[in-house]
Amino acid sequence: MDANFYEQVYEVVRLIPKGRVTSYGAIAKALGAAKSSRMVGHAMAYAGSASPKIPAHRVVNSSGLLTGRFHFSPPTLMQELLEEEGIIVANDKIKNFKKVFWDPLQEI
DNA sequence: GGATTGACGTGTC
DNA sequence: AGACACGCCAATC
Repeated sequence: MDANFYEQVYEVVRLIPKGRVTSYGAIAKALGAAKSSRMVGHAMAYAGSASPKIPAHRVVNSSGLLTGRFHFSPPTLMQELLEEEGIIVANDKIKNFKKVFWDPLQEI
C-alpha cells in the first residue's frame, strides 16, 4: 500500500517521546488534514496490522480521553503503558494531559 | 455502488 | 459542563 498518509501518521506516532502523548487532531493537522482527523483514527486502527508496532497508546483524542483503549489486546493495556511512562490516567482520561501533551508540529 | 460506520474535532444549545 | 449536530473521508457491508 502506498498510503503515504498512513505512513506519515505512523512516523509521527513513532516519534512520540516516552512519557508524552498526542491527539489525533494534532497529528491530522501536522499532516495537513486537520479536518480529516477521522483518517488518523483509521490509520491507528491499521496500526495493529502495521509493522513495526505503533505506540498507539500514546495517541488519544483532543480531550485526553483513551477512546480507543478497547482496540488493545487487553483494553487496560493502554492505561497501564501510559502509567508506566509516568502519565496519570484516571477514568480512562489523562490527568496532566496538557503537561504530557506532545505537539508533532513542534518536532516536524 | 449506495448506505453505514468509525481509535475525531469543533461549534452550538 | 454535558448533550447534540455537522463535517470529513476512507473502509466495510
